[in-house]
Amino acid sequence: MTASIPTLPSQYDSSTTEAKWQAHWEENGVFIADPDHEGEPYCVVIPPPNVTGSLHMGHAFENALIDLLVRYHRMRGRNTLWLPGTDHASIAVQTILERQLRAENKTRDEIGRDAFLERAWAWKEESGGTIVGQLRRLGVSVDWSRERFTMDEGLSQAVLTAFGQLYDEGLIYRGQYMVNWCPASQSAVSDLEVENKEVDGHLWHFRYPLTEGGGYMEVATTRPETMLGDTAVAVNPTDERYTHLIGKTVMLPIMNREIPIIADEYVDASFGTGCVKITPAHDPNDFEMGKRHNLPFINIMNKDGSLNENAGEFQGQDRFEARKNVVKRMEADGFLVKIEDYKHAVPYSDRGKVPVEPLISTQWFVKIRPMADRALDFLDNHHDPVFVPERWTKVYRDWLVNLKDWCISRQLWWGHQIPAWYVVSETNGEITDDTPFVVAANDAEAREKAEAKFGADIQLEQDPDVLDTWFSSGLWPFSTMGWPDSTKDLETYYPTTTLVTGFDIIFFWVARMTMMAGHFTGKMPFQSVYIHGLVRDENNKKMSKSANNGIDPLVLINKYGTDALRYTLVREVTGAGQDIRLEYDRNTDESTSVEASRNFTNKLWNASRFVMMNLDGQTPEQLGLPEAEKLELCDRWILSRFHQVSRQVGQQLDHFAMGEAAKELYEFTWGDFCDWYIELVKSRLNQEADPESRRVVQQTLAYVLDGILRLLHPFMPHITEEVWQTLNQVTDGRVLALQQYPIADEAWIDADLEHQFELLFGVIRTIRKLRAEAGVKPSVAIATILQSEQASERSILTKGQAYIQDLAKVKDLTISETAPQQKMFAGVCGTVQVLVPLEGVVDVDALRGKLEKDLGKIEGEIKSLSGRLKNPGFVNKAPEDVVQGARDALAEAEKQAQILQNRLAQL
RNA sequence: GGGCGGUUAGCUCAGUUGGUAGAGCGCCUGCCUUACAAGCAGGAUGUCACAAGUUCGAGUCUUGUACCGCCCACCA
Repeated sequence: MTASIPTLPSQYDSSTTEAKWQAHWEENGVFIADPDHEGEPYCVVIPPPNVTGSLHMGHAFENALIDLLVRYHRMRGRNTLWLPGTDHASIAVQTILERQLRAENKTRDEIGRDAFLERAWAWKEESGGTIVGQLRRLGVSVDWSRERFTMDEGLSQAVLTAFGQLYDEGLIYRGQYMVNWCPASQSAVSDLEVENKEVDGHLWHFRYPLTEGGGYMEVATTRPETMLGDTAVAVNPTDERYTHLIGKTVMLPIMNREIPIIADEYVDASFGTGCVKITPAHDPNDFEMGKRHNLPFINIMNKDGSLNENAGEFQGQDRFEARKNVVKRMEADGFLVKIEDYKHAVPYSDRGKVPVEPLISTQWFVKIRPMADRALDFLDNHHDPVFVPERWTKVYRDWLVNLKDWCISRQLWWGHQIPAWYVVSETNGEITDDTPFVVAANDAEAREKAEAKFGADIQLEQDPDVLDTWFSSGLWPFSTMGWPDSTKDLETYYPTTTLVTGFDIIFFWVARMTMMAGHFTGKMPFQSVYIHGLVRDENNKKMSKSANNGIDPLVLINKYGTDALRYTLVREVTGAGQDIRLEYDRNTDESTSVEASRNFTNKLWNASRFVMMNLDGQTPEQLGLPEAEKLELCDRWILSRFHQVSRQVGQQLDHFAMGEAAKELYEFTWGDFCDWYIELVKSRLNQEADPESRRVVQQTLAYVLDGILRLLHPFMPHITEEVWQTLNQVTDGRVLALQQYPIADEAWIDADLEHQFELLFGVIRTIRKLRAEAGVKPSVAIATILQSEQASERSILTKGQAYIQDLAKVKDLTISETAPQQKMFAGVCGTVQVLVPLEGVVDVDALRGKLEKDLGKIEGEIKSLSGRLKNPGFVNKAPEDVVQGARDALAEAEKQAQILQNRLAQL
């Protein structure tokens, strides 16, 4: 067979190459998991992106990290599954849809639930499609055959089962409590969806007149409008200023309601006047106090944040409008004492971006303590799951410890409708707080259950509300694998191996998954949780929609390629869990850091081209491994380096040190392989070169390049696949993605040899430096004398003399024990004196300056080292090898100084 | 009010168990040396935020301070 030489185009085209392999992997089902596959299972479920539009840089970062881990373990032979999917994101999507409706001058009530949901599903199809397309462009090695959506049939079934079971166990209850009400989305939200913002507000001081005997109680508030719903004034029971008033009453201004003065430990006598107005229906503390003291709960607010009929003349006004008007009226009536500027925290709705209103309403809750305690038990007694970096364990734990019941009902339409049916015929066709209900998986079952209790002649209505999104995402690691059915996937891949996610989502999602999984599966859903930081913009600002400072991953992918972007993001994560900053120029859409990675892909590309041009059409397999005894020094050196790097990269990836591994591979590929090895062997690749030596080089080049491609594949999957396919001239459908990851062969690692090469490289650099300083043209070969008193060094130099001649462009190389006494350019590398005789061109003054500068440096070093060695504390207490190291360094420095002094003396 | 990160070259960041500071980008000089100018060779650059302590020795450990950032928190 005539060998056709495989070639690569001179320019790497990321876009066609990436698309080609993405399609190839998918069409050939390369990443489809098989529970019967050999190997220990390795499983990751994707943190499902919200179907709220498109992916952002954070997704690119997260999925680059996951794909790196997944591809690495797959190549290590694990039975791998990465399960993809998306999340319905109830509030977020509903907010988008309602904004669209508003633009059309419509409301959701006008179009009705069915039409609204139709639009929602259409949106989901579009956005979900976009996201899935973007994930494909990131080149993620997911199993698309197992793609899930939190509202698909299977997952909905899981939600029903989970809800039903929790209800039956008494862990879900319905009741009237104070919740965080978001007037913008007109829904309850959980504590987590509330964000406290520090605002410059005011503290209004009011006077409430005592009903008897004249005089006033002075109270202060940050929300004056709530006074309309006051039903008491409270003082601390030990506050002597007021003890005589406890049990008396004040007349609430405006409303002219007589309300009691009560005593409660909660009140801090040292704050303000020590009197607190109590609005049980509109403040969480007052709510508790109201229950303790049996106070009336007067709700003054509508669901949209306007005041209701209990607010008298202020009815119909928006809460902030009413605030102004109440103050005005209080002032007019002479009850306003003063207004202070006051900085305080105001709870804002995460989604609605407006202040939440504490409101009493009937909602569904999960009784959280049993589930949280179970998760805590796993953590405390089994160290499960393991957080990386470890410090997040405490964050996770503290939150579980302080967790309160979880409000899971949302007054929205997009989401899992609560599987509770009210027997409305019992309460005049309406759903009230007292309407009896049944929890069931569907209409039929509900009817059956209800009829058993209330007879056949009943009317049922399903709860209109939906569940908090996180209720279904909490089931994600097992619902996606078929739970509640027992499936082969569950049996094989559950619990999953690692969860990779951001710290911002530990409470929302990670903790919910551990609680749900602990409860329903009796296991923690993953062994480890790798927490990454945020991707920040070029100004170190958090990227957000509102700040409009997002950097679109696709822009950078189009410009530099997916591999380059991914590599940039990964190599930045050295400090695990730290936020990373992405360089970006908004005018040109350029990123210097991604460009650096793109340059690296290009370097790899061209090095591969060079190697392939010199293999005479043979593949690594055809060439085989070189025979050990035929290897030359530099061949052994690169093989030693290769195995050393393979070992380190493997260890780093096993410990989530992805950034360090990326850097290690960068240095090895660019530095050791391209800058040194390829340059060292170029002369042996000539057609005139010794055929046997040439073949050994071909074998070594092919072997190491093949290994580099494997090592780099999880980091840069597309370019490595492309090159590997070409290098190996694949025709049988093999893919690099399924090849074995290099495992270090310790026998090849030769620290002594690597050390020898450091000396050779040092000498080469010194000669190059002298040439540059002397202004010798790169094309001109020069004579060079290397002098060392140490036989061992001379031996190394002799063995490497061809390398020195090649890479330093030296024509006459002399290696000697003594140095000739004449004017020459001189430099020192270790204890090797490097001499370049260039009598004609030597600029004596420049040379003297240079030598004096070098000498100055060395003398500083000698001073520091000898000072240390004269210190008895150091010599007596420091470990022997450290002391010896200092002695060696001093000897070398003294030797260098002596050489330089000699040279100076000769000028 | 509690807790957690960070502060190292002009910029972005590394720095393993304490042994005397590094990489990329940028900058300066010289090179189109037939893999690569998205490249090659060479060069310059640091009171490691500040202070005290432990130690023979601190970027690294301890304590405190300052500044930046994040998380949690029911004082009206």
